[in-house]
Amino acid sequence: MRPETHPPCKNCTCISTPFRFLNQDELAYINQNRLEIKFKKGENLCKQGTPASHVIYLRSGLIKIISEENRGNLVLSIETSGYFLGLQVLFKPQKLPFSAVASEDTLACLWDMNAFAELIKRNASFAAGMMKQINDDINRSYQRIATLGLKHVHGRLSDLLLSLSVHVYKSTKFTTSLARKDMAEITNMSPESLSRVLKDMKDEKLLKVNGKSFELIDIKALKKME
Amino acid sequence: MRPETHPPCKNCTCISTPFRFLNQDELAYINQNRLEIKFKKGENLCKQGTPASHVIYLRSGLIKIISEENRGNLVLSIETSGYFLGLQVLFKPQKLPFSAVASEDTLACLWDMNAFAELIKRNASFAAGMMKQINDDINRSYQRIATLGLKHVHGRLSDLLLSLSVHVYKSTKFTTSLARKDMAEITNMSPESLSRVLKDMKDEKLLKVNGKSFELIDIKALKKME
DNA sequence: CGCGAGCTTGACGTTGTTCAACTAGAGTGG
DNA sequence: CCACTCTAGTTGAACAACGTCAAGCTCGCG
Repeated sequence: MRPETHPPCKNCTCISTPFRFLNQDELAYINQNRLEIKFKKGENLCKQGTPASHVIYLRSGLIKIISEENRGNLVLSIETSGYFLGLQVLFKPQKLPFSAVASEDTLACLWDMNAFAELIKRNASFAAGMMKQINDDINRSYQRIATLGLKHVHGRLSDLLLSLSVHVYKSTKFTTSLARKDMAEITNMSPESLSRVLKDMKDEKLLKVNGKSFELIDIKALKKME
Repeated sequence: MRPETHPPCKNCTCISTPFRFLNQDELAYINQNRLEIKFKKGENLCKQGTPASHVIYLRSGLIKIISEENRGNLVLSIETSGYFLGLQVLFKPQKLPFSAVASEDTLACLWDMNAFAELIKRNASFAAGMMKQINDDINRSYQRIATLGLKHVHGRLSDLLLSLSVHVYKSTKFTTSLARKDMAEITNMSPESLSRVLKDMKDEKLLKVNGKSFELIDIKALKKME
């Protein structure tokens, strides 16, 4: 990872986020405690077991948040531009309970976590805005628990493809940087199963696949998959 | 459910929570917007699909937060005294994405959600304290995703029993009000599997079971179950 | 004493994993 | 430019884990 030149917070596009509640002084304060870093594909943005040091805002790219356990790794969520990584551990001084890894080259702003927490304790509107962000996280994570618990491989893969289409690539036709192994980890199945399920869906003409290029055809059917 | 007589917020035991950051005026304000309700076992505290109206603090009892989907219900988490229900949807005016049901008779305080949100926007320390509560939620829900995704039935049941022992009943020996069916839903397995796994654990002398009374014997082995 | 709900047990089927073999494509070096 | 290798992806067969279905058990309660 390497530092970049960058505009200060007050001129940044992420000003559309809860940062809009900050006044000039507060913006200057948080800007002083900011780094801009480019993570290359495969690099860790943070590592499970280490203390949390920064809140990380994703300006572009794609990351996965993973839980590293004895039995193997599991992807908790995938996130793209506009995401604040690390809010989950604000005011919890313990070691990070997850790692984050760049799945594509990713451009990010890092703020010192203590400075960030300080602002939250000073500016309640900012705090409320950040709380909304966290609440997005928790609701998506509830959704994920339900998906993992209730759906079979076909449904889980449908969910992933739809989510990539809607939230990440914003088109029914997209080329992903995710490997089959990544997609298998996200959907919690073996790469072999993933391959077979993808073939099933191709045979049933629900989508077209060519390597890492996808085109979702029968969205309705995909949404109904269990 | 029926209203109870109760002490005002400023004299309440839950003053040990982020409420300690509120001044007398703020305490009076939130107390005006408070109800105390007793939910009987089986009653809904809130219902998926309806708008969220209150933040609910559990004073005693046991509840399950569930996701109701076409394929069936899945327990997202179980919670006991000290829990704030509804923080997850603060500043998100949509319909509730989950239901909550009392698994035991449960005594709770309900605050009007708008009043609660108002306080958060006024008092940043209070906001930060509530953020910490939400962060507990999200981290436990990450933990749950990992458990559901990576562990087999034996590991999932171990996790539940340990969690009941440590967080709910605070003893290695406890009698639960949960039916086998409840425990099966929480651990995402069939009641039949639950029964079999419990028998395995009994045979291996990891615990003693007698109806709804449990005694955990070999905690170390239970923690290592996969 | 008999009934019924909740729980347990056994037999069997389904789902998905594992392991191993095979294939296709992307570098690499002669 | 062609072998050579390496990795990612696919396919098939055997196997394990778990759910389903049906039957039996137990215990509290009328």
